[in-house]
Amino acid sequence: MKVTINDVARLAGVSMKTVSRVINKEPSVRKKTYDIVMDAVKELNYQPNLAARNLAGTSSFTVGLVYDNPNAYYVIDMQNGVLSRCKDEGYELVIHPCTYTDTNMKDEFITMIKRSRLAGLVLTPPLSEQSSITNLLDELNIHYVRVLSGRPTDEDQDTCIYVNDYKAAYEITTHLLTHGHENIGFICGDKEHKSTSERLEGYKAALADHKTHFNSELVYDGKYSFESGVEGAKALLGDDNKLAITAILGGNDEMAAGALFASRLMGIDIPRQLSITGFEDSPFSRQTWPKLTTAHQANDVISQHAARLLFTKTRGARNQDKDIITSFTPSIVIRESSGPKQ
Amino acid sequence: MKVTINDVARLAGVSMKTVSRVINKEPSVRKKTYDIVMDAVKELNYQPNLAARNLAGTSSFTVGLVYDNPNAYYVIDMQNGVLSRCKDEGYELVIHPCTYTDTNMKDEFITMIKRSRLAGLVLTPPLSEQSSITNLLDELNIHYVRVLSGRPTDEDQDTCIYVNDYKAAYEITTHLLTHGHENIGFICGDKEHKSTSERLEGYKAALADHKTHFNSELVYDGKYSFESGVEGAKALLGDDNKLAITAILGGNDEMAAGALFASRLMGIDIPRQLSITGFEDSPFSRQTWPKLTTAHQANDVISQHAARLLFTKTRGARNQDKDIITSFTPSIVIRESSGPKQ
DNA sequence: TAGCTTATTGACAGCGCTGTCATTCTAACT
DNA sequence: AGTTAGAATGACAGCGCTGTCAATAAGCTA
Repeated sequence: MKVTINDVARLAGVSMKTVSRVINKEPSVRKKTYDIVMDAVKELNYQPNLAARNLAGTSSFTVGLVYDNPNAYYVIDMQNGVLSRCKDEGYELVIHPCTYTDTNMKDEFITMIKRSRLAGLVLTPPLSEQSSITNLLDELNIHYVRVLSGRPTDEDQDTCIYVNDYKAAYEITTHLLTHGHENIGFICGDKEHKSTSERLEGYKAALADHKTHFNSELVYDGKYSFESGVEGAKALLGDDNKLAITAILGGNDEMAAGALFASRLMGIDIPRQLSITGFEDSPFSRQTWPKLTTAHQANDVISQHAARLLFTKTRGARNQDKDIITSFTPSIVIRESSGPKQ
Repeated sequence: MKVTINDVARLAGVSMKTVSRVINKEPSVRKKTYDIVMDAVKELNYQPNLAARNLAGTSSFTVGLVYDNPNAYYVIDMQNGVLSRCKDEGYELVIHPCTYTDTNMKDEFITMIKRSRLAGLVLTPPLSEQSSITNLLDELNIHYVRVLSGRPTDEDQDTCIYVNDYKAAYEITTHLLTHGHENIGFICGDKEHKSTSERLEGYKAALADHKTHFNSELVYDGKYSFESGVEGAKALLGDDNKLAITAILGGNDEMAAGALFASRLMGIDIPRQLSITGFEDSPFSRQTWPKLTTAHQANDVISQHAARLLFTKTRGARNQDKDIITSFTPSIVIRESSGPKQ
């Protein structure tokens, strides 16, 4: 039942250490030896014991995923992406949901690290935006990869995965503009989140490029929640729509769903009288009627690449993974909630 | 930086083994010794190394959470519940999302077990209902605790946590009946899920107890999805509501939200013309307008107790936890989507 | 107080693996 | 063939802890 490295070594007729070299893909193993060992590994269905590897080695086979995000869909996607990569590479994942406060964060991280030495952490927004956290991790000397909303920069190429919300918002706004909309409302998410400003900037840039005047009255400060989408639509469309809004860009699907809901209650026909778009392509966007035009954000793919980036960092020079994408731009998915201005 | 059991032993002036006894709460340690050791533990902020414990000991400090459930809210809640308990007890959690098929399941479990020996698994519905899985685990000799929809039985008290959907459905149906509703539609979830039949049984029992005729035409077979809630409402209320339905019981919040949405599209006033209720009290139920009356299911608490039950099993006789609840009944939360029959 | 039982503690091996360093083999040279 | 650099392999210690079993201390009886 329990197969150890020794069993494999015996079957392959080599030393334990050579088996170790093979499973760790270390250089200096003859092709023939490699094959013999791999055959033995397969025959015995050998799985290296993680506890032993973590204990014996200098590097660890455990990665952590840290998040402080109320969006269950997002979290699950991120988990699944990292997890799929971990499985492939023989790593184990420790998830760490938390509530960000400077004080407890440090202790929690330290406890986490002491209990199981970590290969590194994947940080997701909004935690990844906190410099106090990255400083702390630098201080504790822990590898990490950050998933961030933003435009890629030259620095940080090896520690950040960027989600180009700016560009996506630019494109979704352009989609509306080319359909003849001019007064486009924008419902913002939390001001503290980087994605909010990125999306807003993209919206503004699109307006500017299409010589459309930016009107700050058309921007509503929401909270990335369904409720705030409802409020936003009410605020923007109130007073008999005196702002003459014909389209609303929701900062995320949840708010767009709220806006859509509120609009329908007001008797507005979507998309004939009003186009509404979301952001993220979460299940929310498919649970409205009509379904939301949105920007598809492949969170599982993004987090897979985050994991890959982390692995290359921790493995040093050997086993480099060259195909890592460090910048993603959500792609527009046009559904029934948006259309030409009538 | 790195504190080991030896450092604690040295500071406390005892042997390594005595420290081990203290942190494992083994009997036969003098109170005074215990205190001295604990002081040293605290002074050094010692955290036992999980890899070493897992490697050296016969029991393991890793538990797995296995699920095949598309509901992100549910999964997150379950994770958080188990996780909070793991933290307290010094266990580590390995999450294992999967897609149930007889063939791959076995291999995946075996790989999982070989990589890191497990203290046990927490199984959630619908996987927990598959006897092929429990058989497999029995065969592999792995401890497990199942979270199940159902009424508690005498057997399985030590391996199952029951969620009494029957009773909750009974109560929610009674709520509608006492408000004067007689023709109450029911939108079922997946037929394969135990919760579906439990909820349907509860609905039927309530009707019977209130001397209301059960009409199978009022039952629609859905899929626990928003979409199927939409379809369900259309089917039940179609043809000018010839069935004279005044209330619809959704098998879960997602379907209830779909039904609510569809009803509004048909121009039906909720709750005046039609009461709609959900099940689970997921965020869905608060993202509709009006908000859904539903049955609150405390998934995080449920999964906490599942973890506790698993721990007592694996720890054998010592450290028994007597306050474990093995049966939960979701409690009705009355919101605005239901009201008296007009 | 001796003599016994039982409670408490410690010494030590070893869990399954990796890092270090020594050894052996290979191949490309004189 | 003899030499030698470098590639390929192996022997062995030890990661931090727990299980086993032996040693000691404490508590009890007569």
